[in-house]
Amino acid sequence: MTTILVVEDEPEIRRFLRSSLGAEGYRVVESPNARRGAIDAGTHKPDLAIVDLALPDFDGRELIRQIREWSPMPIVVLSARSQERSKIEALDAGADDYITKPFGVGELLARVRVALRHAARSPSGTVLKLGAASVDLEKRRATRDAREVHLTPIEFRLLGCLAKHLGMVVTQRQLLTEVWGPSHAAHTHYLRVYMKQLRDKLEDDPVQPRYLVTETGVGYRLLADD
Amino acid sequence: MTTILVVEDEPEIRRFLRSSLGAEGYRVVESPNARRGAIDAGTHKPDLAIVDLALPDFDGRELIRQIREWSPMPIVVLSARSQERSKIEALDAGADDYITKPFGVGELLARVRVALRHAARSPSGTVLKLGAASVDLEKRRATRDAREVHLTPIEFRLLGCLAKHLGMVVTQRQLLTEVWGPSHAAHTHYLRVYMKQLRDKLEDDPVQPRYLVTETGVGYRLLADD
DNA sequence: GCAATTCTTTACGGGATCTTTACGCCGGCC
DNA sequence: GGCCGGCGTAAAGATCCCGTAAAGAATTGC
Repeated sequence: MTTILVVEDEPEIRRFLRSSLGAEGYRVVESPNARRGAIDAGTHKPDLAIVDLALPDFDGRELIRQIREWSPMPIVVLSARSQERSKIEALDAGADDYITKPFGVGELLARVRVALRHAARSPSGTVLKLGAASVDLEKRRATRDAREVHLTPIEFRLLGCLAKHLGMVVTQRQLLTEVWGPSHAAHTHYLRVYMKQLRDKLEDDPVQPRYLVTETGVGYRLLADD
Repeated sequence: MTTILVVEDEPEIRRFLRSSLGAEGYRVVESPNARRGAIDAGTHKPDLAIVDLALPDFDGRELIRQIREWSPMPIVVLSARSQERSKIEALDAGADDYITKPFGVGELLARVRVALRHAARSPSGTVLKLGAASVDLEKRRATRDAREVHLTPIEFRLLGCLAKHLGMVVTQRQLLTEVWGPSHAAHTHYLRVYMKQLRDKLEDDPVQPRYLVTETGVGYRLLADD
Protein backbone atom coordinates (compact mmCIF):
# COMPACT_ATOMS: atom_id res chain seq x y z
CA MET A 1 0.00 0.00 0.00
CA THR A 2 1.28 3.43 -0.91
CA THR A 3 2.01 5.65 2.07
CA ILE A 4 2.20 9.44 1.85
CA LEU A 5 3.64 11.65 4.57
CA VAL A 6 2.05 15.10 4.94
CA VAL A 7 4.03 17.73 6.86
CA GLU A 8 1.71 20.70 7.29
CA ASP A 9 0.80 22.89 10.26
CA GLU A 10 -2.56 24.27 9.12
CA PRO A 11 -5.29 21.83 10.23
CA GLU A 12 -7.67 22.74 7.39
CA ILE A 13 -5.19 21.97 4.68
CA ARG A 14 -4.20 18.79 6.50
CA ARG A 15 -7.81 17.68 6.57
CA PHE A 16 -8.18 18.52 2.91
CA LEU A 17 -5.11 16.49 2.01
CA ARG A 18 -6.15 13.58 4.22
CA SER A 19 -9.55 13.24 2.58
CA SER A 20 -8.33 13.83 -0.98
CA LEU A 21 -5.46 11.39 -0.76
CA GLY A 22 -7.40 8.90 1.35
CA ALA A 23 -10.18 8.76 -1.25
CA GLU A 24 -7.60 7.69 -3.81
CA GLY A 25 -6.51 4.77 -1.66
CA TYR A 26 -3.32 6.20 -0.25
CA ARG A 27 -2.39 5.71 3.40
CA VAL A 28 -1.76 9.15 4.91
CA VAL A 29 0.61 9.93 7.79
CA GLU A 30 0.41 13.48 9.17
CA SER A 31 3.02 15.60 10.93
CA PRO A 32 2.16 19.07 12.26
CA ASN A 33 5.73 20.40 12.21
CA ALA A 34 9.17 19.80 10.76
CA ARG A 35 10.61 18.00 13.77
CA ARG A 36 7.81 15.40 13.74
CA GLY A 37 8.12 15.24 9.97
CA ALA A 38 11.75 14.24 10.16
CA ILE A 39 10.92 11.50 12.68
CA ASP A 40 7.86 10.19 10.84
CA ALA A 41 9.76 10.09 7.58
CA GLY A 42 12.25 7.77 9.24
CA THR A 43 9.78 5.55 11.10
CA HIS A 44 6.98 5.19 8.53
CA LYS A 45 9.22 5.06 5.43
CA PRO A 46 6.59 6.71 3.21
CA ASP A 47 6.65 6.37 -0.57
CA LEU A 48 6.24 10.12 -0.98
CA ALA A 49 6.32 13.24 1.19
CA ILE A 50 4.30 16.43 0.86
CA VAL A 51 6.01 19.26 2.72
CA ASP A 52 4.79 22.77 3.44
CA LEU A 53 7.58 25.34 3.24
CA ALA A 54 6.28 27.55 6.07
CA LEU A 55 6.41 25.40 9.18
CA PRO A 56 6.26 26.63 12.79
CA ASP A 57 9.47 25.15 14.19
CA PHE A 58 12.00 25.20 11.35
CA ASP A 59 12.05 25.74 7.63
CA GLY A 60 10.68 23.19 5.20
CA ARG A 61 13.84 23.40 3.10
CA GLU A 62 15.88 22.29 6.06
CA LEU A 63 13.57 19.29 6.47
CA ILE A 64 14.02 18.45 2.79
CA ARG A 65 17.78 18.54 3.19
CA GLN A 66 17.58 16.22 6.19
CA ILE A 67 15.43 13.69 4.34
CA ARG A 68 17.68 13.87 1.28
CA GLU A 69 20.65 12.81 3.36
CA TRP A 70 19.32 9.29 3.63
CA SER A 71 16.42 8.89 1.20
CA PRO A 72 15.65 9.56 -2.46
CA MET A 73 11.89 9.49 -1.86
CA PRO A 74 9.91 11.97 -4.01
CA ILE A 75 9.16 15.20 -2.16
CA VAL A 76 6.44 17.58 -3.25
CA VAL A 77 6.50 21.10 -1.82
CA LEU A 78 3.52 23.26 -0.88
CA SER A 79 4.14 27.00 -1.14
CA ALA A 80 2.21 30.25 -1.09
CA ARG A 81 2.10 32.15 -4.33
CA SER A 82 4.47 34.92 -3.30
CA GLN A 83 7.33 32.67 -2.24
CA GLU A 84 8.88 32.34 -5.67
CA ARG A 85 12.38 32.47 -4.26
CA SER A 86 11.80 29.90 -1.54
CA LYS A 87 10.30 27.61 -4.13
CA ILE A 88 13.49 27.61 -6.14
CA GLU A 89 15.57 27.06 -3.04
CA ALA A 90 13.35 24.14 -2.12
CA LEU A 91 13.93 22.52 -5.49
CA ASP A 92 17.65 23.15 -5.10
CA ALA A 93 17.48 21.56 -1.65
CA GLY A 94 16.22 18.36 -3.25
CA ALA A 95 12.46 18.66 -3.73
CA ASP A 96 11.03 17.09 -6.89
CA ASP A 97 8.00 19.25 -7.53
CA TYR A 98 5.93 22.03 -6.04
CA ILE A 99 2.29 23.05 -5.83
CA THR A 100 1.26 26.64 -5.30
CA LYS A 101 -1.53 27.44 -2.86
CA PRO A 102 -4.38 27.62 -3.43
CA PHE A 103 -4.54 24.41 -5.45
CA GLY A 104 -7.26 22.02 -6.63
CA VAL A 105 -7.66 18.32 -5.89
CA GLY A 106 -7.09 17.39 -9.50
CA GLU A 107 -3.77 19.12 -9.73
CA LEU A 108 -2.61 17.73 -6.42
CA LEU A 109 -3.40 14.14 -7.36
CA ALA A 110 -1.88 14.57 -10.80
CA ARG A 111 1.40 15.76 -9.35
CA VAL A 112 1.42 13.01 -6.76
CA ARG A 113 0.90 10.40 -9.47
CA VAL A 114 3.68 11.90 -11.57
CA ALA A 115 6.07 11.93 -8.62
CA LEU A 116 5.25 8.32 -7.70
CA ARG A 117 5.52 7.09 -11.26
CA HIS A 118 8.79 8.92 -11.51
CA ALA A 119 10.11 7.24 -8.40
CA ALA A 120 8.76 3.85 -9.42
CA ARG A 121 10.47 3.63 -12.75
CA SER A 122 13.67 5.21 -11.59
CA PRO A 123 15.10 1.94 -10.18
CA SER A 124 13.86 -0.20 -13.07
CA GLY A 125 13.80 1.97 -16.17
CA THR A 126 17.29 3.18 -15.66
CA VAL A 127 18.53 2.06 -19.04
CA LEU A 128 18.91 5.15 -21.14
CA LYS A 129 19.03 4.85 -24.92
CA LEU A 130 21.01 7.63 -26.53
CA GLY A 131 21.34 6.65 -30.15
CA ALA A 132 24.24 4.24 -30.49
CA ALA A 133 24.96 4.52 -26.78
CA SER A 134 23.06 3.16 -23.81
CA VAL A 135 23.58 3.65 -20.10
CA ASP A 136 22.40 1.52 -17.18
CA LEU A 137 22.54 3.86 -14.24
CA GLU A 138 21.79 1.19 -11.68
CA LYS A 139 24.47 -1.21 -12.78
CA ARG A 140 26.71 1.77 -13.55
CA ARG A 141 27.53 0.49 -17.00
CA ALA A 142 27.63 2.25 -20.33
CA THR A 143 28.06 0.93 -23.86
CA ARG A 144 28.49 2.50 -27.25
CA ASP A 145 28.24 0.50 -30.48
CA ALA A 146 28.23 -2.64 -28.31
CA ARG A 147 31.58 -1.67 -26.84
CA GLU A 148 31.97 -0.93 -23.15
CA VAL A 149 32.53 2.73 -22.27
CA HIS A 150 34.02 3.73 -18.95
CA LEU A 151 32.42 6.59 -17.00
CA THR A 152 33.98 8.13 -13.92
CA PRO A 153 32.01 8.55 -10.65
CA ILE A 154 31.28 12.21 -11.25
CA GLU A 155 30.21 11.53 -14.79
CA PHE A 156 27.70 8.96 -13.49
CA ARG A 157 26.34 11.28 -10.86
CA LEU A 158 25.97 14.11 -13.35
CA LEU A 159 24.21 11.88 -15.83
CA GLY A 160 21.98 10.47 -13.09
CA CYS A 161 21.04 13.95 -12.03
CA LEU A 162 20.01 14.79 -15.58
CA ALA A 163 18.19 11.49 -15.98
CA LYS A 164 16.09 12.13 -12.88
CA HIS A 165 14.53 15.03 -14.76
CA LEU A 166 14.50 13.44 -18.19
CA GLY A 167 13.51 15.91 -20.87
CA MET A 168 13.42 18.80 -18.45
CA VAL A 169 15.95 21.52 -17.90
CA VAL A 170 18.10 21.12 -14.83
CA THR A 171 19.67 24.36 -13.66
CA GLN A 172 23.40 24.71 -13.27
CA ARG A 173 22.98 25.40 -9.57
CA GLN A 174 20.89 22.27 -9.16
CA LEU A 175 23.45 20.10 -10.90
CA LEU A 176 26.37 21.60 -9.02
CA THR A 177 24.76 21.26 -5.59
CA GLU A 178 23.64 17.69 -6.24
CA VAL A 179 26.93 16.50 -7.66
CA TRP A 180 29.59 18.63 -5.96
CA GLY A 181 27.64 19.95 -2.95
CA PRO A 182 26.19 23.37 -2.14
CA SER A 183 29.61 24.91 -1.53
CA HIS A 184 30.54 24.50 -5.19
CA ALA A 185 27.34 25.99 -6.58
CA ALA A 186 29.31 28.74 -8.31
CA HIS A 187 31.84 26.60 -10.19
CA THR A 188 30.03 26.47 -13.48
CA HIS A 189 33.18 25.50 -15.39
CA TYR A 190 32.99 22.04 -13.88
CA LEU A 191 29.79 21.49 -15.83
CA ARG A 192 31.36 22.49 -19.13
CA VAL A 193 34.29 20.20 -18.62
CA TYR A 194 32.22 17.18 -17.64
CA MET A 195 29.48 17.76 -20.16
CA LYS A 196 32.12 17.65 -22.83
CA GLN A 197 33.50 14.41 -21.44
CA LEU A 198 30.05 12.83 -21.43
CA ARG A 199 29.41 14.03 -24.96
CA ASP A 200 32.70 12.68 -26.21
CA LYS A 201 31.90 9.31 -24.69
CA LEU A 202 28.19 9.03 -25.52
CA GLU A 203 27.09 11.27 -28.35
CA ASP A 204 27.31 10.13 -31.95
CA ASP A 205 28.52 13.56 -32.96
CA PRO A 206 29.88 15.35 -29.88
CA VAL A 207 30.09 18.66 -31.73
CA GLN A 208 26.35 18.63 -32.46
CA PRO A 209 24.89 17.01 -29.36
CA ARG A 210 21.43 15.46 -29.76
CA TYR A 211 20.97 14.05 -26.28
CA LEU A 212 22.98 16.20 -23.90
CA VAL A 213 21.55 19.57 -24.77
CA THR A 214 22.69 22.87 -23.31
CA GLU A 215 20.27 25.63 -22.39
CA THR A 216 22.44 28.70 -22.50
CA GLY A 217 22.35 30.72 -19.32
CA VAL A 218 20.14 28.18 -17.56
CA GLY A 219 21.50 24.65 -17.45
CA TYR A 220 21.37 21.36 -19.33
CA ARG A 221 18.75 18.86 -20.44
CA LEU A 222 18.95 15.16 -21.20
CA LEU A 223 16.89 13.70 -24.02
CA ALA A 224 16.58 9.98 -24.71
CA ASP A 225 15.06 7.68 -27.29
CA ASP A 226 11.87 6.02 -26.14
CA MET B 1 -20.44 29.26 -4.33
CA THR B 2 -18.49 31.98 -6.12
CA THR B 3 -18.50 35.32 -4.30
CA ILE B 4 -17.73 38.62 -6.00
CA LEU B 5 -16.98 41.85 -4.15
CA VAL B 6 -18.10 45.06 -5.85
CA VAL B 7 -16.54 48.31 -4.62
CA GLU B 8 -18.44 51.13 -6.32
CA ASP B 9 -19.95 54.38 -5.07
CA GLU B 10 -22.52 55.07 -7.80
CA PRO B 11 -25.79 53.30 -6.84
CA GLU B 12 -26.94 52.82 -10.44
CA ILE B 13 -23.83 50.99 -11.49
CA ARG B 14 -23.95 48.96 -8.31
CA ARG B 15 -27.51 47.89 -9.09
CA PHE B 16 -26.52 47.03 -12.63
CA LEU B 17 -23.63 44.89 -11.44
CA ARG B 18 -25.72 43.22 -8.74
CA SER B 19 -28.39 42.10 -11.19
CA SER B 20 -26.00 41.10 -13.98
CA LEU B 21 -23.73 39.07 -11.75
CA GLY B 22 -26.57 37.71 -9.62
CA ALA B 23 -28.34 36.39 -12.72
CA GLU B 24 -25.23 34.36 -13.50
CA GLY B 25 -25.35 32.69 -10.10
CA TYR B 26 -22.63 34.68 -8.38
CA ARG B 27 -23.04 35.86 -4.80
CA VAL B 28 -22.47 39.62 -4.75
CA VAL B 29 -21.13 41.64 -1.83
CA GLU B 30 -21.29 45.43 -2.22
CA SER B 31 -19.15 48.16 -0.68
CA PRO B 32 -19.90 51.85 -1.31
CA ASN B 33 -16.37 53.08 -0.62
CA ALA B 34 -12.75 51.99 -0.33
CA ARG B 35 -12.66 51.70 3.43
CA ARG B 36 -15.64 49.31 3.48
CA GLY B 37 -14.13 47.52 0.51
CA ALA B 38 -10.93 46.75 2.39
CA ILE B 39 -12.93 45.38 5.33
CA ASP B 40 -15.36 43.34 3.24
CA ALA B 41 -12.51 41.86 1.23
CA GLY B 42 -11.06 40.55 4.48
CA THR B 43 -14.29 39.31 6.08
CA HIS B 44 -16.08 37.81 3.05
CA LYS B 45 -12.99 36.36 1.34
CA PRO B 46 -14.47 36.83 -2.15
CA ASP B 47 -13.19 34.89 -5.14
CA LEU B 48 -12.90 38.06 -7.19
CA ALA B 49 -13.13 41.82 -6.66
CA ILE B 50 -14.45 44.50 -9.00
CA VAL B 51 -13.08 47.89 -7.99
CA ASP B 52 -13.99 51.34 -9.26
CA LEU B 53 -10.99 53.63 -9.47
CA ALA B 54 -12.81 56.82 -8.51
CA LEU B 55 -14.03 56.29 -4.97
CA PRO B 56 -15.18 58.98 -2.53
CA ASP B 57 -12.86 58.33 0.42
CA PHE B 58 -9.55 57.15 -1.03
CA ASP B 59 -8.20 56.00 -4.35
CA GLY B 60 -9.01 52.60 -5.83
CA ARG B 61 -5.32 51.97 -6.52
CA GLU B 62 -4.58 52.27 -2.83
CA LEU B 63 -7.31 49.72 -2.11
CA ILE B 64 -5.76 47.36 -4.66
CA ARG B 65 -2.38 47.69 -3.02
CA GLN B 66 -3.89 46.90 0.38
CA ILE B 67 -5.64 43.78 -0.90
CA ARG B 68 -2.51 42.63 -2.72
CA GLU B 69 -0.56 42.62 0.53
CA TRP B 70 -2.41 39.55 1.71
CA SER B 71 -4.34 38.05 -1.19
CA PRO B 72 -3.75 37.02 -4.79
CA MET B 73 -7.46 37.19 -5.63
CA PRO B 74 -8.22 38.46 -9.15
CA ILE B 75 -9.10 42.16 -9.24
CA VAL B 76 -10.91 43.76 -12.16
CA VAL B 77 -10.87 47.55 -12.37
CA LEU B 78 -13.69 49.81 -13.51
CA SER B 79 -12.49 53.04 -15.06
CA ALA B 80 -13.81 55.97 -17.04
CA ARG B 81 -12.35 56.41 -20.47
CA SER B 82 -10.40 59.53 -19.51
CA GLN B 83 -8.50 57.79 -16.73
CA GLU B 84 -5.95 56.22 -19.05
CA ARG B 85 -3.06 56.99 -16.72
CA SER B 86 -4.81 55.79 -13.58
CA LYS B 87 -5.75 52.61 -15.38
CA ILE B 88 -2.10 51.79 -16.00
CA GLU B 89 -1.20 52.63 -12.44
CA ALA B 90 -3.97 50.35 -11.22
CA LEU B 91 -2.61 47.44 -13.26
CA ASP B 92 0.85 48.19 -11.92
CA ALA B 93 -0.59 48.20 -8.39
CA GLY B 94 -1.72 44.61 -8.89
CA ALA B 95 -5.02 44.66 -10.74
CA ASP B 96 -5.51 41.90 -13.30
CA ASP B 97 -7.72 43.53 -15.89
CA TYR B 98 -9.84 46.58 -16.54
CA ILE B 99 -13.18 47.46 -18.07
CA THR B 100 -13.79 50.93 -19.46
CA LYS B 101 -17.11 52.63 -18.75
CA PRO B 102 -19.54 52.46 -20.32
CA PHE B 103 -19.45 48.69 -20.74
CA GLY B 104 -21.91 45.96 -21.69
CA VAL B 105 -23.02 42.93 -19.70
CA GLY B 106 -21.41 40.55 -22.11
CA GLU B 107 -17.96 42.04 -21.83
CA LEU B 108 -18.21 42.28 -18.06
CA LEU B 109 -19.17 38.64 -17.63
CA ALA B 110 -16.55 37.50 -20.10
CA ARG B 111 -13.77 39.27 -18.23
CA VAL B 112 -15.05 37.97 -14.90
CA ARG B 113 -15.03 34.43 -16.24
CA VAL B 114 -11.51 34.86 -17.60
CA ALA B 115 -10.27 36.23 -14.29
CA LEU B 116 -11.87 33.42 -12.29
CA ARG B 117 -10.64 30.71 -14.62
CA HIS B 118 -7.21 32.21 -14.47
CA ALA B 119 -7.17 32.16 -10.67
CA ALA B 120 -8.35 28.55 -10.55
CA ARG B 121 -5.82 26.98 -12.84
CA SER B 122 -2.97 29.45 -12.75
CA PRO B 123 -0.50 27.06 -11.11
CA SER B 124 -1.17 24.10 -13.36
CA GLY B 125 -1.98 25.48 -16.79
CA THR B 126 1.61 25.60 -17.89
CA VAL B 127 1.06 24.16 -21.35
CA LEU B 128 0.02 26.96 -23.64
CA LYS B 129 -1.63 26.25 -27.00
CA LEU B 130 -1.12 29.04 -29.52
CA GLY B 131 -2.42 27.72 -32.80
CA ALA B 132 0.28 25.61 -34.40
CA ALA B 133 2.63 26.35 -31.52
CA SER B 134 2.60 25.11 -27.95
CA VAL B 135 4.76 26.02 -25.00
CA ASP B 136 5.43 24.11 -21.79
CA LEU B 137 6.69 26.75 -19.42
CA GLU B 138 7.63 24.31 -16.71
CA LYS B 139 9.76 22.10 -18.90
CA ARG B 140 10.95 25.17 -20.80
CA ARG B 141 10.12 23.61 -24.14
CA ALA B 142 8.34 25.07 -27.13
CA THR B 143 7.20 23.44 -30.36
CA ARG B 144 5.72 24.71 -33.59
CA ASP B 145 4.25 22.37 -36.19
CA ALA B 146 5.68 19.49 -34.14
CA ARG B 147 9.18 20.94 -34.51
CA GLU B 148 11.20 22.06 -31.52
CA VAL B 149 11.59 25.83 -31.22
CA HIS B 150 14.35 27.33 -29.14
CA LEU B 151 13.53 30.20 -26.77
CA THR B 152 16.14 32.21 -24.93
CA PRO B 153 15.98 32.81 -21.15
CA ILE B 154 14.52 36.30 -21.51
CA GLU B 155 11.98 35.09 -24.04
CA PHE B 156 10.83 32.44 -21.57
CA ARG B 157 10.60 34.89 -18.70
CA LEU B 158 8.66 37.37 -20.78
CA LEU B 159 6.25 34.71 -21.98
CA GLY B 160 5.86 33.36 -18.45
CA CYS B 161 5.06 36.81 -17.19
CA LEU B 162 2.32 37.18 -19.79
CA ALA B 163 1.06 33.66 -19.11
CA LYS B 164 0.67 34.41 -15.43
CA HIS B 165 -2.04 36.84 -16.45
CA LEU B 166 -3.41 34.83 -19.35
CA GLY B 167 -5.98 36.76 -21.36
CA MET B 168 -5.39 39.89 -19.34
CA VAL B 169 -3.38 43.03 -19.86
CA VAL B 170 0.10 43.28 -18.38
CA THR B 171 1.59 46.77 -18.34
CA GLN B 172 4.95 47.56 -19.84
CA ARG B 173 6.26 48.58 -16.44
CA GLN B 174 5.10 45.29 -14.93
CA LEU B 175 6.80 43.26 -17.66
CA LEU B 176 10.01 45.26 -17.52
CA THR B 177 10.34 45.10 -13.74
CA GLU B 178 9.58 41.39 -13.61
CA VAL B 179 11.89 40.39 -16.44
CA TRP B 180 14.71 42.95 -16.35
CA GLY B 181 14.36 44.32 -12.82
CA PRO B 182 13.01 47.62 -11.49
CA SER B 183 16.01 49.59 -12.74
CA HIS B 184 15.07 48.91 -16.35
CA ALA B 185 11.42 49.93 -16.04
CA ALA B 186 11.89 52.67 -18.63
CA HIS B 187 13.46 50.61 -21.43
CA THR B 188 10.29 49.98 -23.37
CA HIS B 189 12.37 49.20 -26.46
CA TYR B 190 13.28 45.87 -25.01
CA LEU B 191 9.66 44.81 -25.10
CA ARG B 192 9.26 45.64 -28.77
CA VAL B 193 12.39 43.72 -29.70
CA TYR B 194 11.51 40.63 -27.71
CA MET B 195 7.83 40.63 -28.53
CA LYS B 196 8.84 40.51 -32.17
CA GLN B 197 11.15 37.60 -31.51
CA LEU B 198 8.41 35.69 -29.73
CA ARG B 199 5.95 36.44 -32.52
CA ASP B 200 8.40 35.30 -35.18
CA LYS B 201 8.91 32.06 -33.32
CA LEU B 202 5.36 31.29 -32.21
CA GLU B 203 2.73 33.12 -34.23
CA ASP B 204 1.36 31.62 -37.43
CA ASP B 205 1.44 35.06 -39.05
CA PRO B 206 3.85 37.28 -37.09
CA VAL B 207 2.67 40.40 -38.90
CA GLN B 208 -0.91 39.90 -37.74
CA PRO B 209 -0.47 38.48 -34.25
CA ARG B 210 -3.41 36.54 -32.85
CA TYR B 211 -1.94 35.45 -29.54
CA LEU B 212 0.64 38.05 -28.53
CA VAL B 213 -1.53 41.13 -28.69
CA THR B 214 -0.34 44.67 -28.08
CA GLU B 215 -2.42 47.12 -26.10
CA THR B 216 -1.13 50.43 -27.40
CA GLY B 217 0.05 52.76 -24.67
CA VAL B 218 -0.59 50.17 -21.96
CA GLY B 219 1.22 46.90 -22.48
CA TYR B 220 0.66 43.43 -23.93
CA ARG B 221 -1.80 40.59 -23.57
CA LEU B 222 -1.41 36.87 -24.17
CA LEU B 223 -4.31 34.87 -25.57
CA ALA B 224 -4.36 31.09 -25.89
CA ASP B 225 -6.58 28.40 -27.38
CA ASP B 226 -8.61 26.33 -24.99
C1' DG C 1 56.10 4.57 -3.35
C1' DC C 2 54.89 4.75 -8.02
C1' DA C 3 51.83 4.86 -11.95
C1' DA C 4 47.33 5.48 -13.62
C1' DT C 5 43.22 7.52 -13.18
C1' DT C 6 40.40 11.17 -11.90
C1' DC C 7 39.53 15.69 -10.53
C1' DT C 8 40.53 20.63 -10.55
C1' DT C 9 42.23 24.70 -12.60
C1' DT C 10 43.68 27.88 -16.26
C1' DA C 11 43.54 29.97 -20.81
C1' DC C 12 41.49 31.19 -25.05
C1' DG C 13 38.45 31.21 -29.27
C1' DG C 14 33.84 31.18 -30.95
C1' DG C 15 29.04 31.51 -30.51
C1' DA C 16 24.70 32.65 -28.38
C1' DT C 17 22.36 36.18 -26.24
C1' DC C 18 21.45 40.70 -24.95
C1' DT C 19 21.72 45.58 -25.81
C1' DT C 20 21.84 49.47 -28.64
C1' DT C 21 21.10 52.11 -32.71
C1' DA C 22 18.70 53.40 -36.84
C1' DC C 23 14.77 53.78 -39.73
C1' DG C 24 9.91 53.17 -41.62
C1' DC C 25 5.06 52.98 -40.59
C1' DC C 26 0.75 54.32 -38.61
C1' DG C 27 -2.62 57.18 -36.20
C1' DG C 28 -3.71 61.26 -33.61
C1' DC C 29 -3.28 66.18 -33.28
C1' DC C 30 -2.36 70.81 -34.48
C1' DG D 1 -0.22 68.56 -44.86
C1' DG D 2 3.31 68.32 -41.30
C1' DC D 3 4.65 67.00 -36.75
C1' DC D 4 5.05 63.66 -33.07
C1' DG D 5 4.69 59.66 -30.04
C1' DG D 6 4.31 54.81 -30.01
C1' DC D 7 5.20 50.63 -32.31
C1' DG D 8 7.46 47.24 -35.48
C1' DT D 9 11.50 45.85 -38.00
C1' DA D 10 16.24 45.08 -39.00
C1' DA D 11 20.90 44.72 -38.02
C1' DA D 12 25.20 45.93 -35.89
C1' DG D 13 27.84 46.13 -31.52
C1' DA D 14 28.86 44.56 -26.83
C1' DT D 15 28.68 41.23 -23.46
C1' DC D 16 28.26 37.08 -21.50
C1' DC D 17 28.40 32.18 -21.78
C1' DC D 18 29.98 27.89 -23.57
C1' DG D 19 33.18 24.54 -25.67
C1' DT D 20 37.73 23.00 -26.09
C1' DA D 21 42.30 21.74 -24.89
C1' DA D 22 45.76 20.87 -21.85
C1' DA D 23 48.44 21.18 -17.75
C1' DG D 24 48.72 20.78 -12.70
C1' DA D 25 46.84 18.61 -8.26
C1' DA D 26 44.70 14.99 -5.89
C1' DT D 27 43.30 10.42 -5.49
C1' DT D 28 43.32 5.67 -6.19
C1' DG D 29 45.13 1.09 -6.96
C1' DC D 30 48.85 -1.88 -6.98
